Amino acid sequence: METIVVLTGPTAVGKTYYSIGMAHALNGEIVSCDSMQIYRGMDIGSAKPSKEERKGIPHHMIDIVHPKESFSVAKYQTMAKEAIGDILERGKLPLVTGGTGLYLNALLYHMDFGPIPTNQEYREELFQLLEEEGKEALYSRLQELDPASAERIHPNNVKRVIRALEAVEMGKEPLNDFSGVKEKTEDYKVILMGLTMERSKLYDRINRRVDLLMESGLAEEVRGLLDAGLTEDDISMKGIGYKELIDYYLGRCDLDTAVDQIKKNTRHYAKRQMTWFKRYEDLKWFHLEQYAGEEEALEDMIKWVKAKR
RNA sequence: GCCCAGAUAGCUCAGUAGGUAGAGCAGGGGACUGAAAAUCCCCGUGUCCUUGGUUCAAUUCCGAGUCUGGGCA
Repeated sequence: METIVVLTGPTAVGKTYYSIGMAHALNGEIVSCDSMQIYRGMDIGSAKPSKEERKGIPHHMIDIVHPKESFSVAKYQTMAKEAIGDILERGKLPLVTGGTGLYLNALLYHMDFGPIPTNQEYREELFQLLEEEGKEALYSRLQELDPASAERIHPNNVKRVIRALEAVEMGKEPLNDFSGVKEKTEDYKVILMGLTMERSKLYDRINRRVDLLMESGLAEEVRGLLDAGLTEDDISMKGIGYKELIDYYLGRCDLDTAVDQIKKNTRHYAKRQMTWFKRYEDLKWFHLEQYAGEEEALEDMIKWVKAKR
């Protein structure tokens, strides 16, 4: 079985630097695992590595979708697996890097998303029901049609309730229960690594990075996307950094408030990511504050991968 | 110097007709099947500024002090 390396960790922890360093040392190519970097034109806010930062290392799964288009885990799974297969075929090491937990699961586990795509018309019908009769009505409909899913989903989690209802409507049978044991993928052997640091230090880094993104022109990027016809209803614009600046441009708050919100939401996001990663039992954590410098940490990571292969 | 207002959770404040107190935010924990940077769930003990007094009982009422705002000189 072929081997892939996964490097994950919360936002702003420094994944980019280490991924590129490892790719260099291990003859690898990077497969991004990030739900925002897939969008073209959303560069600053998603902290995409620049051409210079990439140092000639090929990056896959970046800039693959127009921000008006809809995307999904299922699509990610298919495309990322293709990219990985291609890299392996060329005799190089795939280095999956990013912090989108669900996308990572789609690669790490045997997750068959099945033949149930989205159904926009039915979703709209359900939104109609939601507006007219409230989320209780949605939920009781799910209890009736798919009691097992209703058991798993909280009534307030409208988005999931709608998706489950959609599955019943489209598939005429309920979604599988994945909540129990997850089988690891048989496609490849995975070396799973995570970067972390003390929470307060990570939060400091996040706050500083948001200021840096603003200096790099995040506000102008958002302005440009709005001018290009994107709106707050586009899913791509619900990313952190984008939605808050839209509030500013729509006059709902001043710029300082928007920036503070970006920082806060990024901190919350990092926390949620950590919750997700804690579930991976075989993940090797690298605590970055324990190293004298970046080079030393990078060396240790490379050593670890070489020992594992 | 005088007058007024305030002092309660990390922050902003509410409240107790006297029986040691609770919201929002921040923060923490968790969930996660086609929107996932999304969406959702759970978590609140702190010298109620200090000190005298009244009282069975004071964070609450009264007096003094300290600090912070604002006003007048």
